[in-house]
Parts: sequence; C-alpha cells; structure tokens
Amino acid sequence: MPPEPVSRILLIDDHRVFNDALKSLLNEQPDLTVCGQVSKASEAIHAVQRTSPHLILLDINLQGVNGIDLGRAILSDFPLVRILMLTMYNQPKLLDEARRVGLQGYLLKDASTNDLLRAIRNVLNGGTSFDANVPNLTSPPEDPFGDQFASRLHLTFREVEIIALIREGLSNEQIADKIHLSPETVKTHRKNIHFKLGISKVTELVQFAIKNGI
Amino acid sequence: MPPEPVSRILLIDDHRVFNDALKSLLNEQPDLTVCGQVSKASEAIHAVQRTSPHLILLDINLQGVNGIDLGRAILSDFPLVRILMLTMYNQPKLLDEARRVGLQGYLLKDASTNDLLRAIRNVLNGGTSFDANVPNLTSPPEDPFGDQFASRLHLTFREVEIIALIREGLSNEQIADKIHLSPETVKTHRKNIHFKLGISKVTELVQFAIKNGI
DNA sequence: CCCACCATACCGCCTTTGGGGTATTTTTAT
DNA sequence: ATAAAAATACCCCAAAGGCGGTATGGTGGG
Repeated sequence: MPPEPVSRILLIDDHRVFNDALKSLLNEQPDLTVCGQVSKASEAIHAVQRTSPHLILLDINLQGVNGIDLGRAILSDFPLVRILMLTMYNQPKLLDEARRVGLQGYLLKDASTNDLLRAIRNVLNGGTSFDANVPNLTSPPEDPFGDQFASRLHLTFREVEIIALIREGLSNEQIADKIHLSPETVKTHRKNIHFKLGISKVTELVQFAIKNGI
Repeated sequence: MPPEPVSRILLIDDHRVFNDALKSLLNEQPDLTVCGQVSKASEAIHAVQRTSPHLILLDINLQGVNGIDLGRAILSDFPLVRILMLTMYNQPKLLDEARRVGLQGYLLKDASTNDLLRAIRNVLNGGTSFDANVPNLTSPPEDPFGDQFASRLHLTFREVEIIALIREGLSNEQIADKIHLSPETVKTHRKNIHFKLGISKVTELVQFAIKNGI
C-alpha cells in the first residue's frame, strides 16, 4: 500500500447543526482531514482558494444565499473541486438543480453517519451520491455524460468526442478527416475545450482525458 | 473481473531440456499461451515479428550465439517485448549483463515450476525477476530506474527527467530554464526520447509517462 | 419571437514541436 | 588508454498548435 493520500474537506455550513458530529466522525478517518470551515457565503470562495479542498460539504441553507448558487459560483472558479450538498429538505426540485449545476451529491442531514461517510468516499472517488435516500451510485468515471465531468464542465458531445481523439494522438487534420469536419472547426472546438477546462496545452488535455477516462 | 487478457509467450530454446515440462505447465494456465517456439537464433527475430509475444523465454545457450546478444538484438527491434532469460549457469557476470542489456529476468533452469511461474507472471506485470535464486521483486512500476522501463528502453537519467517535465506541461523553453540547459539541448533530448520510444507526438509521450508513473 | 447555445467555418499571427542534420565535451566502461 | 554512451549545443525548415478575432445556420426554451 502507498502512504495513502489525505483528502482535504472544507465545510461550508451556516447552522452548525451538523458539524460537531460530523467533525468527530471525520477525525476518526486517517485519510480524511477537515481543512477549514466557514459559515458565511462571502468567505467561501476565499476559503476554497486558500485550502484547495478535494471535497466541499456545502449546507444548502446559508444566510440569504442559496447554497446551489454558491456551489455554482465555486465551481465556476474551481471547476475541479467536488461538492456534496447537505440539506434538511428532501425536495426533488432542489436535487435536480444541484445535479444540473454540477454538484456531485445531495444528501439529507438525517442520513446515518455511515451513509454520509459512504457518500463522501464515493464522491472523492469520482462517483456521485444523489437522491434523498442516499443511494450511492458507486460509479467510477464511465460515461462522460450523466452527471459526469462532461456536464459539470459544460462540455458538449462534440467536445468530448474531440478530446478522445486528441488523446489518441490524432492531429487536427486527422480528426477533421475522421469525423468529416474542417480542420478549422476542430481548432475552434479545441479552443473552446481549453477555455472550459482552464488549460492551454495538449499535455494538460491528455492528463485530463486520462484522469476522466475519456 | 474483465475477460482476462491472454498473454502470448514465445519460447526460444536450443536444447529443449526444459520445454516439455514448461509447456505442460503453461498449458494449465488459462491466461498464458505459448504462441511459438524456435530453436535457432536465426529464426528468432522473424518469430517475434510473426507472433508479437508479450514475453519471450530465452535460453542462454543457443548454438554459437550468445543468448544475451540475441536478447539485445530482439530488444533493439521490439523494444516493448519482455524477455526472461533461462540458464543453467549461475553466473553473476551474465546476470549483470542481462540486466544491463535490458532483459527483465534471469533465472536458473532448475528453479521450481512455482518459482518459474511466479517469475513469468511477475515479468508480465511489469516487474523483474533477477538473481540466481529467483527472488521476485514484486515491483509494479515505481522508480524509473532499477530495472524498470527506463533501463529497458535505454532511457537515460536526463531523458526521464525531461519526460517528467514535458508531462507537467512545460515547454522546451521552460524546461531549459528549469534545469539550466539550452532549449536546443532539450530539443535534442526530446528527439532521442521519441526515437527510443518509437513515438512522434507529445500526446503519446504523456500517455507513456502516465502509464509508467513518471 | 428572441436569445442562448451548439456546431460549423474561416482569417491572421505567432509560438511550439518535429525531423533532418552535425559537433563538442564529459562520463563511464572495458 | 580508448571506445562507447551521455550530455551538451547549434543549424534549417516544415508542421502543428495556440490565441485573437468573426460569422452563420440550427435548435430549443422562456
């Protein structure tokens, strides 16, 4: 076994109803660490920047601000962070919105600690945990779509397709031939991909592709 | 479990002392198959070309030709094949030469079938089995050096270093700055790397680097 | 109906890679 | 001591990628 990497978790919670139990739970896990905690939405972005968490546990009820909006804001600045939403309300509409925004999970605060821990690990492993009854779709990266990175980063079908071909080592020209496009169009898609992923080089793109199983 | 890929093994053996027992042993393994057998060094290269083996079991005592020289010749044409040398002689000098040439293992013919099988699987998994007493260094890719792909592909220290930097997304210029070289030198190393790996694009290089944990 | 998004395509300009060389110095192995 | 391998560096030229634009047809939602 390698030395086991530690995953940093940031808590964003207004009420603190949940956090004491949660924190002692997390403290028992050698591979998980709470890297910070904020209670105001205004501090959230800064905290993310400061602590570079792998996972954010986000309370949906922050003063005034909608947790989902905050989630979206965080993701737009830090597209690679994974966010698990905690809520007291089992509202399909909110769940759906969370999913659309690109969060990795939505679970009820009355979930058992076991369920919670399972959800956390699941999300850290690249899966998602949605639904009010915390059914953990133990799904490592598989299909680019369906709550995967593709929708999270707003990648279109064409873009994912082209990422795969770039990863295979094809040039713009070859890609164009293969899917019957102008090389110029491939270049355009490529520019958009770079923009969406916040990268600028093929090397970064290949790494992204491999990490996400494209 | 995935459908379990079958590994092809090519035997190059002059004496056939070993092969009958060996072949029945291999036949019992569902995931291993003997894809060919030759007894003359002159046929070896052609057989490798024809059968694309994953592993070659190479007798060190071929008529006239030194098995190590043959191993070197095979590797120069097929750098990705893995070669396990079989010998009756426990000669540290030969062992050392085998290692330097880039073979993955050197083991005595009187090794137990268990040891042999262990060595074969080990080498197929990317490890090495050297030493006369068949100590299997059950080592998945870790350190580039120490009988890993680096020596197998004759990559030098500088080259591995530069592969790592390329993978990180640095340009020739940036690499040059970082390790205090001329960009032209970095280009030269890069050309050599491409030649040794038989590739021509960064994308392929990044994939190689990730696969080998550089 | 309009707007946002997607997919398509082109232009120009500059940087970076890739492939072909050659050459010198330093290190290592025999 | 000497030969081989590694590391350094330069040349030229072509190919590919990155970055800045702009533009048009299609589609789907409010």
